Amino acid sequence: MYKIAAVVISNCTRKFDKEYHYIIPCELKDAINTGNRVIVPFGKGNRHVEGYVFDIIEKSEIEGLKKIKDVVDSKPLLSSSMIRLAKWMKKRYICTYSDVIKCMLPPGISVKSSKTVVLKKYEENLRGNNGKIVEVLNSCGGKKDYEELREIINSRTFTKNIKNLQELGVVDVVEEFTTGVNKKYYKAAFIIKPVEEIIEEIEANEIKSIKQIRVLEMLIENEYISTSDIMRFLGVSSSVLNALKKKGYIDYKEIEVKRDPHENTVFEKTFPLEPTREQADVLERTKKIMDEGKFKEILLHGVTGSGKTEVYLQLIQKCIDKGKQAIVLVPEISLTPQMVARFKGRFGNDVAVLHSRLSLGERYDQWRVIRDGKIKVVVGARSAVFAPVNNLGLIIIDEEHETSYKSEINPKYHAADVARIRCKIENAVLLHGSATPSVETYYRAKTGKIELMEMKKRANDMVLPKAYIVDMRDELSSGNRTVFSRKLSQEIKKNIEENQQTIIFLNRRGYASFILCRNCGHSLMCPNCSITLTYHAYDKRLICHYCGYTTKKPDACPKCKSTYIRSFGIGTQKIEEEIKNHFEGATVLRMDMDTTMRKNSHEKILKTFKEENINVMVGTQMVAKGHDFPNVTLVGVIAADSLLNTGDFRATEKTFQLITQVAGRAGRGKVEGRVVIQTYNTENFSIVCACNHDYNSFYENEILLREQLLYPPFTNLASVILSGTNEKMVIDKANKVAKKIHESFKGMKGIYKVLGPLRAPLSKIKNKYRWRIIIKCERLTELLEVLTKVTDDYYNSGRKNSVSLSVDINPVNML
DNA sequence: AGCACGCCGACT
DNA sequence: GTCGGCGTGCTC
Repeated sequence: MYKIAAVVISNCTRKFDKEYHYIIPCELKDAINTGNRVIVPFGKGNRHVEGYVFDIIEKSEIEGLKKIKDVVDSKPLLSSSMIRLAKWMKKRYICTYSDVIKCMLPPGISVKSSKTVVLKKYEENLRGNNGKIVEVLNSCGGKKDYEELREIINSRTFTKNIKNLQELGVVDVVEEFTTGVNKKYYKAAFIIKPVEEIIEEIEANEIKSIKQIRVLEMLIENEYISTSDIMRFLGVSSSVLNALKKKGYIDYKEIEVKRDPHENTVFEKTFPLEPTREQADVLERTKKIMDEGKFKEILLHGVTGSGKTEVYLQLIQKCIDKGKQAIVLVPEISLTPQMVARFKGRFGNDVAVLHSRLSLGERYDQWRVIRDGKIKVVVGARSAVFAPVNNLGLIIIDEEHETSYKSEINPKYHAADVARIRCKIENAVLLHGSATPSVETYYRAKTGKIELMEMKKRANDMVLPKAYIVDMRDELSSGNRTVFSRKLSQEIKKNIEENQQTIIFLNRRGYASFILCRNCGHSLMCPNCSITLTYHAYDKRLICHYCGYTTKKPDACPKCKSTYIRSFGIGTQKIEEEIKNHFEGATVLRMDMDTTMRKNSHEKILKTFKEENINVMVGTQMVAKGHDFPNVTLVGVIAADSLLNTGDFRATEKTFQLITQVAGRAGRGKVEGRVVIQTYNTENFSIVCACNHDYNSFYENEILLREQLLYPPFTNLASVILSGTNEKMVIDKANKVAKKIHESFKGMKGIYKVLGPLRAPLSKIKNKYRWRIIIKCERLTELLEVLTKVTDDYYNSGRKNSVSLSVDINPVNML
């Protein structure tokens, strides 16, 4: 008897996203297993599509099953645990199987079918389209690509005509499947015109397209860049590149993909350090848990500098000794060579590092090496949680509180949630690590769902830095109108004199520099999105950080024509300038989005700062993360409260975490560190607690507020966003969806609340109006049930939707 | 989505 | 007879 395969179809909309049964033909019996990729006939036209075998069953209730056409790969691409995880994710994140599978597999492996129409015998007296098709085929040598031919004929009856001609024996259709990955080359662009000439042309305004200018600028800085990287970084399409090629500025070249991005780097071998008492305690307890071989979740709460990484390294060693593999998740931003070196130094070639700058080919290679079991440790950002290790023993999530673990695109998963389920399925241990755990995670630890382990001392016995809060209102009333308080100014001066280093941290979010007319108060907004444009001084341009719209800074206010128009708010550049003015002869480095755009520049800045003993480094968020500079003894926080009034219920938590983390950069060497925190909210408990290094008080305070206001972890939140170009229709749909949500909640037992629809905080992005409905719901199962019902209903009603619906369950960013 | 089917009016 | 427009229904 034939066996039946349950197949999930790639790239399908949620309307028919489910398992379909297919007969496994005799000749493919041995080649097809669960997790294999197959080609199946699908739909009325039996067009060939790619699918994944999710299950193999004995018989099916469904009649008229079709046969699997072919199998694509020799080995399954998905393990049975990954299939279980995929099923869970589809339910939990209300997304399609395709969305999930895309996370699990390297990009670019999907099969592409190309069909060619071949003329078998020339027939003259055919009328209409049939005749046209034969003529075209005849005129180009009896062969033509199916899609190209369709375009030439441009008729709705094209498929019918081809079928007709096939029956008459006039033409044949040959189908070929290719997967585009194995290529070890990638297409790179490079400049062929003298750079000086190009610069001249740009300055003389001879190149009109800003996109083309951006591409050229990027290529002037870097010799070769892969075309896909250019398109991704600058958000331009290939047509921009092609236009430049046509005009003779650039050309393409096939460049070989380097197999191992660290092939030429030699990593100094490191050996396990003697653990401190606290580390030893954590290690012993965790190792005992690992020996049980069952799922268990641990939170390692260790203050900054307590040596969490060393604990990770030794636990991974334990995992390897047991013959299992480990996955380490780190925030994208801390995937620095420093970090890589620590893992490579300890585990050598047993480590695979997955980071966002790998090319498609490199990604595919890494994926295969991991799947084939040649790797013991995988280090990577969020998506590494899907690394195809076969014998998982341990997942570590470093800096657990980081928001980058939450995906903002479909599936909108949180790596910690996925890791938890994956560990459950594969009987592995999950370890969260942070100096400032998220309130949700700490709550789970407090209520016994996670085992809590603490490290309260710094590994080198140094005390935590001494922190001062400076009230900026006092500064202002005493006539100090500069960016720096007297205290901070004095401390910086002292540090420069004593040849010690300083980090100045500026929270840019909420303080981005925008252009404001001092005469009429008009601020320059993006024409496509409802946000102010950010001013970039280095090229005197205004940029929208959402859609990439850029424009030259105008000389006069577009509203009142006043020329008294200038940038407002403090930027890192401004602070850099101020330091240079204030402290003569001081060396300053700046690290922010602008200066770290280029490949490796992030590392270069850090290296320069450390090795050249630069006096001051000014930076945004990215200076707060896990770097270790022994000579930094002073940290200044410019506007500690800038995050507080952003309208996000997590604002206090974010403020606390950020200040604690940035303060943790001070005093990691032999000299005690100092932290100066400038704020207008000296009483805010998140600032006070961060200043006192008092996580517990912060938590107790915050958890009470969360409970009173019904926020996570006491409830589940969902944000439902309707967006479209026609605001009336968006509002109309939003009201309908809200109504449906209310209806669906009827009969549910838990507490719930539906807010809105209201105009979303970012009410317009890329010319699409956005309206939002917020749901608070005590029980996750009920929330999911309602949202599944609502989305299914939404996609099943009506043919075309000019308004799109997006659901985010427990979003981390409420803006 | 992508295709088929059905119905209708238009053109040749 | 054939084409194109439009609506509807289904995908193992």
